[in-house]
Amino acid sequence: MGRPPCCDKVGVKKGPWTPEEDIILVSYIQENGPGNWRAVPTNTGLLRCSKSCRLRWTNYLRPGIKRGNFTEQEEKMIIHLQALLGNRWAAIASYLPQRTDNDIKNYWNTHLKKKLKKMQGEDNANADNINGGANSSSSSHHSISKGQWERRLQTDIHLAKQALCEALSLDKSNPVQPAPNPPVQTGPYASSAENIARLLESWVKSNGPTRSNSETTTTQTGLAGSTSSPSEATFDHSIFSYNSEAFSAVESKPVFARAAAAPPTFQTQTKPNNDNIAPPHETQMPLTLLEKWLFDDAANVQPQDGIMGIPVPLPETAELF
DNA sequence: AAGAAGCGCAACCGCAGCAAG
DNA sequence: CCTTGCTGCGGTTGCGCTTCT
Repeated sequence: MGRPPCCDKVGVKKGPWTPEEDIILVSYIQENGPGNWRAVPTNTGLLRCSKSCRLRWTNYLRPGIKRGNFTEQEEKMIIHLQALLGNRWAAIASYLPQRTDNDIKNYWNTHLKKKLKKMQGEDNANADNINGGANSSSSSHHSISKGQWERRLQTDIHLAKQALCEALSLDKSNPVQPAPNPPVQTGPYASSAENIARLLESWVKSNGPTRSNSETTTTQTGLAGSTSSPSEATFDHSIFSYNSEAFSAVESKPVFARAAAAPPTFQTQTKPNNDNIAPPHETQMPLTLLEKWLFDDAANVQPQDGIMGIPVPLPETAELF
């Protein structure tokens, strides 16, 4: 007999979160910080189980989340990290700032899997071309010699390092979103404010005179919309202008407004020990072994090497095995 | 224009790891 | 050292939206 579920199923709401619930949760976490999820439903009055609250926070409401529009860079990193780490999405997410494990997992399952399958199909046609896909390194190594597989793996590793390196150097050299489709934001909190602004915007719309959708669909579409939109360009305005209406409706306190005006508070409130979704550059987490050698090796990488055109494995990768 | 099929994403479920008692 | 409970993770599902016929 397994353990009972984390919450009794009676009286627990399921399904999409409403903006009202989101606001309550955000307000609560603003005051108390993330963690102690067990207490969240009781303290907030939310009819959700603790798991659901945590999931909603980490995958949607948490500061610093970027949604949709994966850049080519991120795509490559995911592919290579997946080749290295397997389906350890949380680990992969820790190398992709602003992305959640769920997002990466979804993107992998919906886009990259197919892409790699296609690439693998082309690969098979072209004999044993090396191209660093997860499938190519995991499923095909039965049919190739150990030496070939080793070289392939090393190439994968090198590619992953390079991708990471490039992504990180981009981050450092250009902290204000160098991505091709840069969302309008200025830092980790900004995207959270953006999320919340969107949330409030859609919520106000859905509750206002021009209401056009049901609550649940508003939550899904209004919040999930991640492509650049006019509301993003003016989100600074939105987040503040919608505050008063939002608060009056849910009896929220100024703490939420304070959050919007004081970006760093979220960072400092974050529990340092168990929020491993936060990217390495945001928290002062110790470097993992992998991270360490990724960074160590980064110094030796020739910048002009193309991502997809690495012919020779680096000698130092051999030390890893 | 309407229906069907496919796609993408948010959320749920169950298991595993870990820490506290 | 064992038990219990909480949190985190990965797999999976359900539903809304978009595209195709």
